Amino acid sequence: MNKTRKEIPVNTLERMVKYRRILDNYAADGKTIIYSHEMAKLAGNTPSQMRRDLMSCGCAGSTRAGYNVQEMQTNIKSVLGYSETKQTILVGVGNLGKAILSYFSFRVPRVQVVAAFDVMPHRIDRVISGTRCHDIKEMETIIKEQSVTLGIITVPREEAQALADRLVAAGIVGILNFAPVTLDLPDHVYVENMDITMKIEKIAFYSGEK
Amino acid sequence: MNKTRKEIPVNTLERMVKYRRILDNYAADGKTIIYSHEMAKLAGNTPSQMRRDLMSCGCAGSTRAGYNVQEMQTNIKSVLGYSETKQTILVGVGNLGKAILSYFSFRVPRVQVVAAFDVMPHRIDRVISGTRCHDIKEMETIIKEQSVTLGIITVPREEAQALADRLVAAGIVGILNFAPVTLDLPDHVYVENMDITMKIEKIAFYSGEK
DNA sequence: CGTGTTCTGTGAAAAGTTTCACAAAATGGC
DNA sequence: GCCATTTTGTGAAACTTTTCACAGAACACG
Ligand SMILES: NC(=O)c1ccc[n+]([C@@H]2O[C@H](COP(=O)([O-])OP(=O)(O)OC[C@H]3O[C@@H](n4cnc5c(N)ncnc54)[C@H](O)[C@@H]3O)[C@@H](O)[C@H]2O)c1
Ligand SMILES: NC(=O)c1ccc[n+]([C@@H]2O[C@H](COP(=O)([O-])OP(=O)(O)OC[C@H]3O[C@@H](n4cnc5c(N)ncnc54)[C@H](O)[C@@H]3O)[C@@H](O)[C@H]2O)c1
Repeated sequence: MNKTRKEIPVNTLERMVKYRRILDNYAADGKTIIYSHEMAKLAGNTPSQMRRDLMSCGCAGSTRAGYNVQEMQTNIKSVLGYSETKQTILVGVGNLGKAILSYFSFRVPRVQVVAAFDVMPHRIDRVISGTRCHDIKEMETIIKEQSVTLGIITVPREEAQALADRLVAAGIVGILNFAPVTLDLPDHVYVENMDITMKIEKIAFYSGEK
Repeated sequence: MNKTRKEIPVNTLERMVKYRRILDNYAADGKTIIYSHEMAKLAGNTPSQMRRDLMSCGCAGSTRAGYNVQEMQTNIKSVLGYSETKQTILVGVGNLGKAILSYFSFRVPRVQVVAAFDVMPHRIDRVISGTRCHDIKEMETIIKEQSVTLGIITVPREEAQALADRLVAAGIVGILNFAPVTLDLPDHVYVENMDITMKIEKIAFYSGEK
């Protein structure tokens, strides 16, 4: 889209989200400047990588005086696109869906979960952490009415692909998928999978080595 | 540790977990061979990458006849270390903790969640999806008695670092952390973070571009 | 039995990411 | 005002991962 976007390495972008969080906490303590090595400590990486990443988002520090916290916050939020909030829905208000609703309601400023959906009558019309769960039949209507562009999938594995197709047909262009399947979707849809199994098996593999 | 391990690229290892899942489903349909392009379709990547990955785990296909499913399953499980199960605990039986307990109880064969812990009296001594929640005071004892090596952290952000220190002191060497903080721990402990915020912001960033 | 087709295996190139190492800038102490 | 010290910014090297492209193996079919 804009020029800056294209140039930011994917890995840097991922870390940027972490940096935002770190700076928000850091600023809350009244601190106004920070050195690359201090920030690296907080982020669990190296000063060198910090400086590179900061360059990518247009943050300039000054020698000896480090980086200005507020300027960094502004730059990072601008790079991440904080001027625009994205309307989001969550489908599948089971164990995981409920947990995520409770989390998002107060944690992710840039992404707004406007509605949730389920098939089970006993879930429908309940409000979980501020988000109403609707009948899945109303999904397409609400997506259109509220200009929803992102979807979070927390339905059982077997239902995920069919649901994803429906989301895409309704205009969704970004999906966070918690079901353990590879979704097969058109190229214009951006998908990320949250694979808890993968992470825990990775830990099982690498832990106890060093 | 052993020779094979060192040589497997990290990204390949991550995908291996996915391949195991795919093959389990594929084999359940009675299929016994698969081509790299078929498997790539199921995994959402390229035939070329599939073949590379398969090489890393010692799977040899044969020209024209593709790969033997059973052999691949055996090899992948052996690479991932399925001969040995790891004892695991989960700390913080809140919304997310409960969701994860219900998931792990039947999904991840190689990792066994043997106990959960919480501070709140009303959580303690309840059994969630087959796993008992104990008083956090008993944690160190149970870790030792059951030879627990991995820990899953689902406590509030503020509690995470102190808890992680306690886990490490008790002998835990691998941690899956859901709290949105960078844990500062000794080098011998392998940590992975599950960052939902990061994923959703990444989607917000990249979606609607292509 | 030979020919065309469809696969795998893999060197080598390309692309992406991290780390190194050091010049240049800024600061504080003297 | 000058020197020692600390910190940034960045080319270039090192490393990692993905993709390309094609030789060679295996099979089907005539
Ligand atoms: N629980 C976890 O920690 C965890 C972790 C990783 C992945 N997952 C995956 O997340 C998904 C949900 O897990 P869960 O534990 O919350 O399961 P769950 O059974 O508690 O919840 C699933 C919910 O989806 C609803 N649902 C089913 N079909 C639907 C449809 N077509 N449209 C709308 N809603 C529908 C159900 O009514 C239910 O409320 C599963 O795919 C699971 O594999 C869960
Ligand atoms: N809910 C989500 O989808 C989600 C997503 C990403 C990250 N997280 C993170 O996961 C963590 C848990 O989230 P949640 O929504 O389940 O919160 P929650 O408040 O529902 O659960 C936290 C649980 O931890 C327990 N606890 C607190 N201090 C403890 C201690 N010292 N020892 C043992 N137990 C303790 C509490 O009693 C409670 O049961 C938080 O750090 C949150 O930021 C949650």
